[in-house]
Amino acid sequence: MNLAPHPFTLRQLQYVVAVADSLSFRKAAERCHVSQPSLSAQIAQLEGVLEVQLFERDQRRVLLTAVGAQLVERARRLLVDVEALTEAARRAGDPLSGTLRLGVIPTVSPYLLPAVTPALRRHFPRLTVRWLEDKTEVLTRELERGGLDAALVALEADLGDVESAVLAEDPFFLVTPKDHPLGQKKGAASPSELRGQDVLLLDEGHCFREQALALCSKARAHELEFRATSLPTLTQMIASGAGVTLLPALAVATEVKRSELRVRPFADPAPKRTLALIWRKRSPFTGALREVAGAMKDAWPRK
Amino acid sequence: MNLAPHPFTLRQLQYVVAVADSLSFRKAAERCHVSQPSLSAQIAQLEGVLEVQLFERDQRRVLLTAVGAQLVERARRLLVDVEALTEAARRAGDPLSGTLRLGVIPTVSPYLLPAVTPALRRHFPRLTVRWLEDKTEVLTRELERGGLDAALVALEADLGDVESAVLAEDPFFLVTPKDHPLGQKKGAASPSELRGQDVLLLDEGHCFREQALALCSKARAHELEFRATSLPTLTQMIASGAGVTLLPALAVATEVKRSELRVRPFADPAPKRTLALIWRKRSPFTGALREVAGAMKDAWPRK
DNA sequence: GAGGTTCATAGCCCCAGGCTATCGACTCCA
DNA sequence: TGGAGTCGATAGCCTGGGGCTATGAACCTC
Repeated sequence: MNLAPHPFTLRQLQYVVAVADSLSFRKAAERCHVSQPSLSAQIAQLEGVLEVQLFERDQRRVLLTAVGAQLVERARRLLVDVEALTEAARRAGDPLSGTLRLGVIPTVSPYLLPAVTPALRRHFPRLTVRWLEDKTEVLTRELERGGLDAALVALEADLGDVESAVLAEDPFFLVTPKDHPLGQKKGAASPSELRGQDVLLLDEGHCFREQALALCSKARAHELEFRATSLPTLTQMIASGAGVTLLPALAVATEVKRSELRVRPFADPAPKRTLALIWRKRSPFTGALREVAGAMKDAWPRK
Repeated sequence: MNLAPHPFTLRQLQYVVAVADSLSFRKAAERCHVSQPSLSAQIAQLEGVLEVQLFERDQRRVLLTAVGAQLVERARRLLVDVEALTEAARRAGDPLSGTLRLGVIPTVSPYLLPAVTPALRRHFPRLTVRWLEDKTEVLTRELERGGLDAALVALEADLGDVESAVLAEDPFFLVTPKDHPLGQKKGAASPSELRGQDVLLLDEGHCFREQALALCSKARAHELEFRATSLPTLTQMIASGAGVTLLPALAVATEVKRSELRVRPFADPAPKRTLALIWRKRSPFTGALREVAGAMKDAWPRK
């Protein structure tokens, strides 16, 4: 890309087009809302820098030269493009229109999006959301890089210096096979029950794994060697007797439809994660994102 | 076409592109050869008029917003177009390149172009000539309108206020069937020989017809009722005994190859036409056209 | 030849956009 | 922990480009 300052002005092009249209400097000046000398000067200057005579003129008439005609055509198209650019930018200026690039973690995405997507469409009809599902670390990196405008993550993870709006508390549940000793117990569960148990957790990198793992190691539970790649497979494996696990409330309704599983809440203070929308401080979308977060909160799936 | 002054500058677009490339105001300013505050100000101003934040910036980093990225893409293409326009105009600025729109009358065109066209191509390799063949009246009108840059006509016709460069004198010849009384005479012809003769002339509107007609009516010749639409058909008709006619020297070599015709020059002062290149006074091509005329003169077919 | 065109020229004025200097925030390193 | 270095933003000044009015020169019309 050439860096040298451009030798002419958009306004000069406008003047040229106006003169070509009316074949009169006077009329063209009038239509451009400038004085005729100003317009003359600009045309002359353009002809000067291009070293081309665009119009052939004497006291009574103005004619387009062949070069002039060619340049006018190009100028016309160019001005239309400029117009389009302006318009596009202006319309995109409304932050609740255009495209918002949102990240979301995999332990939230499948349970939340079915409820939230239509709500957003309803609230912000001019807004298009592009979702990126990935683990927190990737999301925060993309956010930092500017590849994302915001992300939906758990505040308990390591997020760096961001602004956030809390969407919901998401308490954890103890999930066991129905015939498992822990599944037999009545009432709320306590973390201490996990002591010595075989616990199945998610793969590395999931923030939910980190939280669950913290709980388990405090309770001296025993993590199984193999790990699940997603909550559906995790649930599946528990159902087939692999051990016990934790599930966030958000996932419970969807995952635990089969009667072989027993789901018990934890006694207060229940372990939980805090789901929030986060974005860069100084993001130009701060205002819009607060609104979006509000809409998400309202649309949050109630258990 | 919108007449309102454009809200931004090509330079501002350049700045935006430069910042987007380097993701640094400082470096962008350097590459644009301006101070960083000047560049900052221009960017801020552009963001102001568009009511859009293009870059997200703090003290250590600069990020493109989604809107910004979109605008930068458009701006890039636009700047390329501007570059192309400049280049096209500059190259067209060399009057001996690009396209020259030339008119030529029908009684010249078929005899001259075969010789002149290659010569022009040789002399001015960057020049493309677009020929328009028509009668003088049409050509002068087009010249006046600006549809033609120059025309090759006979100066004896009514041409209006133009500048010209004479290319050649084109004397007239008396053409008769070989067995015609006038074809039997020896030596140069005299207009007075035409008295009472049946003369065949071209159709209305040809300047050559007007000249020949003037000669004939002065000599009290008798014009035949039917008229030829071109010099080839005219010659053809004379050969088949329709009467006598005049031909300009330029046409003689081509048209009179058959032995049934006798061609006699006129005694001094021989009637003639003066062929010249004409163009509008104040034409931007005046210089180039003189050169073109020179080349045409040199390439003129010698009898 | 007077009056009304047209575009060009002259001369004035003002602000847009340039500059330097500096601030304020942050990073990095000793 | 403090000092040096980097970043973009701000402040304040200066200049020239592009605006204006008034006028000139050439041409048309009546």
